[in-house]
Amino acid sequence: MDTISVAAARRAEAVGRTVRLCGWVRTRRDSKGGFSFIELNDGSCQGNVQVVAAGELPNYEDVVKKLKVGASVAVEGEVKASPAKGQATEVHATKVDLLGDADAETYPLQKKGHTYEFLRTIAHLRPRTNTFGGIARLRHQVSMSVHQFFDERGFFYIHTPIITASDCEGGGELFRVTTIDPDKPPKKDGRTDYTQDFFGKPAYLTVSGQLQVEAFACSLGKVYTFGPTFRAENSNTPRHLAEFWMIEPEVAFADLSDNMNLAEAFLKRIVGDALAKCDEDLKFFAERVDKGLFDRLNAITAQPFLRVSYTEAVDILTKAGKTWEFPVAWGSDLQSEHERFLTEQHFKQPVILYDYPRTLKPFYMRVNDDGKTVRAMDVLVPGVGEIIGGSQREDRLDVLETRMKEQGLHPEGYSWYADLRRYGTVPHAGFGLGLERTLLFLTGMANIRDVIPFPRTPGNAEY
RNA sequence: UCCCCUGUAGCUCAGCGGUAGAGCAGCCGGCUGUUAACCGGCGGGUCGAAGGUUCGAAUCCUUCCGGGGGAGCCA
Repeated sequence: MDTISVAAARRAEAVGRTVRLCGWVRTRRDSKGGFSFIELNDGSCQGNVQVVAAGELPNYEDVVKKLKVGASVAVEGEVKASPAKGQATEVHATKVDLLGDADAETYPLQKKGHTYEFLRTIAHLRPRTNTFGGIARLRHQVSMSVHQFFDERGFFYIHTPIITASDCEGGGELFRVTTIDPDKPPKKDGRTDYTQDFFGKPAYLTVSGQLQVEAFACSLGKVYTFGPTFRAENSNTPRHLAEFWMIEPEVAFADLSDNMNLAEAFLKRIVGDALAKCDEDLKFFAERVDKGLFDRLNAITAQPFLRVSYTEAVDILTKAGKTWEFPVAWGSDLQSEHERFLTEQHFKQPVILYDYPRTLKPFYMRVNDDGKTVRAMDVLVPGVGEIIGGSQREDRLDVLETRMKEQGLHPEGYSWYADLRRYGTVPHAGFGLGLERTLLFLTGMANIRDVIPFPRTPGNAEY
């Protein structure tokens, strides 16, 4: 007898097969006719399979009629076409084994809906719900799409380090990595002596693999990194995590226009794959979470992204006739309200903003000929705002070093990075995409803590 | 980190100076294939914590802790 998944058992092709199924009870309904319906889910898909358990089963009264939500069972039986509405198939059980009971008095999940806030307090059990099972499957699909997209285009997957001594952006809050005993640190001249630390100097969790992946772009041509990144910012918002996953491609011999083309194709591929392969889960999110989900996703694949320069965007915003909480002026950064207005109200579609003032962007972005702007780009999408940030990199050694000093960085700390310009420098470009922000966009979920298995945020590192 | 809102039964909430309530879940019973099944009954809470005001505090005040929304920063 084959053991098959719930997903397989729900397909019409399974009718006639005698199979074994294992999963968790979502609900049990006892019929007036002296038998029971068990909704079984094993996480393989959004839907449940309906198991019909006859009153004649030897353990019907003792076990079947006492099955609780959350109990794990193994079922053997024949898959048949369902005579009733609601499902294509059902399994007529010849055997129902209870694997693990779930005490109904204490099991926190009910048949009814729960708030996301409550489910966050039981993060180890929430993947058993429709919503979080669907998010996990979508997260998997997006990850696979990332690798397939780049592999098909000849990119190499580079494993950049998690522990690093360089601080990519020159600012930002970092998590320190140390083996020094915090209660009795070694001292030198009154300060902690990091020469005695594990790495012989201060080390941190990475905030980005960009600098290291650039080294591989400048040798293998087309590369990407995809891994966890860490920010110790004390930001409590529905869009920030202390630990999140980021995808960062980097391409040699590419300029900002190539970079925009890549970013657009990449987003279209991810959304297109999700639409094609996660239809059942997306329908669930469209029904329960975000009514406008399919319109929003289809808008990604349907048309080219608009490309608007920062200067044009500032012009649009100043002429919009709106009162902004933060004033709009050339040279100041665009705020959330401005980005959301552009993509959600003015253009009503994804838009790529580019050529930002040099004072607003990090040292590694290539300075344009006007001297005032850099070849930066941000991809804005309705519902989320900024989802991708990237740039063409500064490939001229002298300009790079000038920009480092401009931003108060010590070029000595980046000598290996400067070497990429010192020896055989090439134009190159890349971007970063936050996996969780992509999932917010794909599912319509409102809080980033609900699209990662175990969220890490200020004051919260449970599980 | 700042501003606003909020914390009452396992869950979702009502009560907002006079001594604790509903729906759902749970338990028991009923019901000729059910679809968040339905119908009847029962049990369940030191009202986030600590102080304070008051004859009396879930209710008013203070502080702290948790949660949510917005902002900053960003992905």
